[in-house]
Amino acid sequence: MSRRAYGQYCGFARALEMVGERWALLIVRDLLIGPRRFTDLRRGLPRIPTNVLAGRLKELEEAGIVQRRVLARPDGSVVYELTDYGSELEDVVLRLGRWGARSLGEPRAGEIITPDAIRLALRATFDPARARGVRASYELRLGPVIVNARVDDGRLVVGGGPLPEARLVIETGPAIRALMAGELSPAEATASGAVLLTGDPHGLDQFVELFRIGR
Amino acid sequence: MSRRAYGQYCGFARALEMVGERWALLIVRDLLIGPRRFTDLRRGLPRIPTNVLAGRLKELEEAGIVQRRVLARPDGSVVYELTDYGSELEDVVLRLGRWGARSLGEPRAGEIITPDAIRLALRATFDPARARGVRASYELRLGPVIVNARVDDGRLVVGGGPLPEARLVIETGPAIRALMAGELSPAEATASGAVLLTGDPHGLDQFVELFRIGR
DNA sequence: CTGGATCCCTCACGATACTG
DNA sequence: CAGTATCGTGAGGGATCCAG
Repeated sequence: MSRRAYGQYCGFARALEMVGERWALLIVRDLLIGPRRFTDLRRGLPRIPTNVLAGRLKELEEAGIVQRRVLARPDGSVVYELTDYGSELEDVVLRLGRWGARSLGEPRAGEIITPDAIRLALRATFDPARARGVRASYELRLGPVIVNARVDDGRLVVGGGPLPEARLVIETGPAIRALMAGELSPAEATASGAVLLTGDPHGLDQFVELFRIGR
Repeated sequence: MSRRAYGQYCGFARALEMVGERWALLIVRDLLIGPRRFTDLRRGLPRIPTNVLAGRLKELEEAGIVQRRVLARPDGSVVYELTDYGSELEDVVLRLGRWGARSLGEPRAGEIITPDAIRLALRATFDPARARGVRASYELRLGPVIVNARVDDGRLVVGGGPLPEARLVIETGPAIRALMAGELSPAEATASGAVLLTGDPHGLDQFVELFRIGR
């Protein structure tokens, strides 16, 4: 019996054997945003050793969770993307992310924020029910990381980079967590300078309605 | 920065830091069934080293997922149980279990089946919508493991051990997976002797309607 | 008997250098 | 860009031991 095997005939144990190894689900997290090249994944997971990344990708591929695809010429580069089976982890990842966000607290020394993590967090915290009949668009800037979100009647599309036509630009830092957790009111956040808004000054109230942690 | 930290300010990464270590979620799986003593957990996870079990329990306790409780005299023994926060992992565990069950295949050499794993699997595969208006009770025997399930109008209660008043006793082995996955029909299963029924011979059809893997 | 602690050994992971 | 090669370290595997 292999070292990593748990020795139980159990669907849950089998799941952990497939995606329970260190870094595996973080790779899946980034691939949930879209296909990524090896180097993209490295950028999104700066602390992963490259041999571990290579190993995980191979294992995930063997398990039918990830597929390797060589792009058409002339670039001919390689991308990794989730299979249908792998994509079915989305709900688990979003739920675990919501659950873990409640223990986030303040950032620890050296912790970084990546675009893919933010994009996933927006999807995880989005409340479709509260977005009924709502149209909104945001550009979110967390230090050097810029992502955008468009909300249209219960649907959410999250993208990377700026969104020139966004109705509201939210420029902030880790205070975003307290804001989304309801520990910090939009009014306090803007008054203290923890959040800088460009656009509709009341747009932030709607934002925290649509995207919330653990309430 | 600690070795296990992923270095990302991300709810999902934080979740993995709390429950992503080897064995951690399997401990949670068993505790989802109910409070367990150290020795109960060992029995349910026969391959876990005791130092790892002790370490995980301590970490889970520090993370606010598990609490240690000393029972009243005279036994004065210790039980571990999930906190409310830990219990909120139930949905994630059930979903991951359903997802992994689709890759179960046939049992590998040496793989065991534990009562807690079966009880969780029944909860994971139960379809409340199909159980509307249904009353049923089962005793399920998988080798030496005996569990029971009572279904009452969309609700499910799973217990350990025999259920004398069960309407149907299902005695089988790993064929249960193919049965619940729809790869083996109840008729075939009984005809081949892969499943032995005591009670209503058509009860198995209802069972596979109520508990199903990946369809 | 329960609830661990201690030991040793091995291998997976971490860090980094290097290559087609 | 997309990995492979190398090497050190520490967590996990496994057995044993011990206190209450």
